[in-house]
Amino acid sequence: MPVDGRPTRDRLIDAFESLLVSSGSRGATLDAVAAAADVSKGGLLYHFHSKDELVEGMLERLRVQGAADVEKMRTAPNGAVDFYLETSVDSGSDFDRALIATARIAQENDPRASSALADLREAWFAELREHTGDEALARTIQLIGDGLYFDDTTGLAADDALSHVRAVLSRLDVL
Amino acid sequence: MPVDGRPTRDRLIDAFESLLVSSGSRGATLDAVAAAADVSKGGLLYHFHSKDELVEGMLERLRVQGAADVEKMRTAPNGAVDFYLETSVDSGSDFDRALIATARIAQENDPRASSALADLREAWFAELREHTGDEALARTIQLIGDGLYFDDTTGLAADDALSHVRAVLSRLDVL
DNA sequence: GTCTATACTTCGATAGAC
DNA sequence: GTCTATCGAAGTATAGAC
Repeated sequence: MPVDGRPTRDRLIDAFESLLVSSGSRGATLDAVAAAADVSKGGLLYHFHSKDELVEGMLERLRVQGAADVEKMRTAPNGAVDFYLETSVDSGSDFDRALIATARIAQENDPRASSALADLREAWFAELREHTGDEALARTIQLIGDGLYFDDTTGLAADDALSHVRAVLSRLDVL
Repeated sequence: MPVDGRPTRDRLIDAFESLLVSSGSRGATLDAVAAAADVSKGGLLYHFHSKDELVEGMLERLRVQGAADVEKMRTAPNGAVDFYLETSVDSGSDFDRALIATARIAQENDPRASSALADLREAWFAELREHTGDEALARTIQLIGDGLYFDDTTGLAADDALSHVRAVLSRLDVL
């Protein structure tokens, strides 16, 4: 581990995630990941013996980040709903990047990635349901969050989307 | 063109889309496409000189399908909103497949695919706005549709999602 | 219009030096 | 812990027979 900056292992996962987000899984080759992390391919494969292990490492980190996010949501000063919507817009945080990257892997039909995402979504939904006391409303808010997310990751985001959502939800006495 | 069934060119695009949906763009290789369409790789490359041309062909077909969909939305018996939500859930139609496949390509940072999707979304939004007479509401409904879509394509769909959305929208006097 | 054969490139992974 | 060298498999694309 270098004295400056993050450990190589983390830099590799960072690079992997960034490439997945920016170029999709087709662009996230071991060569590209190693280059982006300023390590040789051999160096990469010392830390992760295969591409599969690299995915595994990313998912492990996501679970830790996810647990922290759910905790923050539970105790958010402006309430869980507001926190959820706010963080559904890609802010460029490490957690956002990890989430988008994982969605890319999930779309390649990887059950581990799908299940990691499903677990997180279940936790979010539980919070939304508890804070709204309304299953249908909680489900709808979650869908809106998913939509915000999808738009962001496909380059289709409308910048006034979030304020419009707030306006509509306030009509439902949610915000 | 064989007397039975679709022309080879269409069968190739069909196969390309199906592979994109089921395995992502990593699985949609020329080999796999050719095999799925029951054609040799050479046969494929007679119709499409490169993978890029195959994408081009898919997008061309999507634009035609998209124009038809917008027209159907405009004249839908139960209204544009209902039609939009109903068709946001993957029904397995050809158009759904084309849409999901195109989203996969857009995520690989392909501006042609992104712009084709953006055009379609703009048309949908225009219809939603006209039929609701409310920009914020139209935007929110579009986000819900995006969310339904995203969940379907990531294997995260909740089967009661659509009925919950209907319940909430009826509180807003939309449905 | 479709096939086989083949050239070239890139990918994932191993081996072994330092 | 990191590097270079190398291998086999798979990817895109071309050439030419049928």
